[in-house]
Amino acid sequence: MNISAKSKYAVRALIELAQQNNSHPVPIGDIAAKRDIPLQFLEQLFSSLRKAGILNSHRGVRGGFSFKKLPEDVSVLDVVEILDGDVAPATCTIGASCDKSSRCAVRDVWADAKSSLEGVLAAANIADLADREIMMQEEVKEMYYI
Amino acid sequence: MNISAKSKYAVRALIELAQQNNSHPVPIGDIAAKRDIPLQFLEQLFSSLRKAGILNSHRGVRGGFSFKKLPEDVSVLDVVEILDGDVAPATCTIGASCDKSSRCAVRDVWADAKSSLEGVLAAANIADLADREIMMQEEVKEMYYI
DNA sequence: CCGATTCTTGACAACTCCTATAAGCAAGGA
DNA sequence: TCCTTGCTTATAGGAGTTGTCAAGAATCGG
Repeated sequence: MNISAKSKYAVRALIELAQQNNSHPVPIGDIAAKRDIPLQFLEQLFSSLRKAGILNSHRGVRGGFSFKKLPEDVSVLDVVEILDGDVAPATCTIGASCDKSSRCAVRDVWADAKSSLEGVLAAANIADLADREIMMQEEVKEMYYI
Repeated sequence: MNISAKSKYAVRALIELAQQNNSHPVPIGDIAAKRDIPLQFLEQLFSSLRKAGILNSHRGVRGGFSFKKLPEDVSVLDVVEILDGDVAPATCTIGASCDKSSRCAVRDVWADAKSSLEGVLAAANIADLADREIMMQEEVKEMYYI
């Protein structure tokens, strides 16, 4: 399974939401505009994230989305798995020979690759990324001042 | 970029070729039949592997393919990169905000994921996999004898 | 209650990529 | 010359991704 644009959009949107965390909901339109993400596409993604228990939503005037889980408890892996499914590079259902001949040595390689990928993605959480993004932007500002 | 069926077919085919290494070329039809891979599809894959310098080919009667590089010098990463391209989960050309706003914190995550994946795939070579497959099959045979 | 705002949902269309097939050509050996 | 085998290109079907459209439901302020 691939890491698609869905996950990339969603992570960026969640970072934006984490940075705007003013204790009141943020309309999805604001996030879409600020991060240049197709609005109605992002609606689908946030809907999935809400069903998965990561976000809260409130309808009506001054409604919007807010975090249900703490941003530091939401990893990139969570987002990817919700939107793109399992990150396994190979669901080992390739051919008949993989089914009948007991064991396939290559399967272990794909399994290792999966574990390794999961480890990296699980280590990155939204709160950290939001902080790091701000730090990066401040570095750039300083460069201009000097 | 995803790890597609192409790479999986190719790795299995290379393992088969390594196991049949009788110093003379092996016809691609034999490999396709033994590993249950569509013949004309495998032809395309082996053609790419030949151009990449991994295989040698000989046409005509008693022709076929043989390794140009040693099987132990061919990693799974080599095969995947030849057939599927870069294993990067994200070519960071997503949206305008990634281009204009200097640096994107998420990009580091995708970069880490890529390195990690490359490490795992580079550690696995065809010769090892061929040996391990044979060992696995012998284990199964022993189980039946007991 | 009314209307504006915002999320909710389902359908669907355009597009790209993957997988596989077809057909004909090239080369080498008997 | 003929058969075997690899080589190349074109193409088609299918699946998945990406994005859009449209109607609807909930909530809030007035």
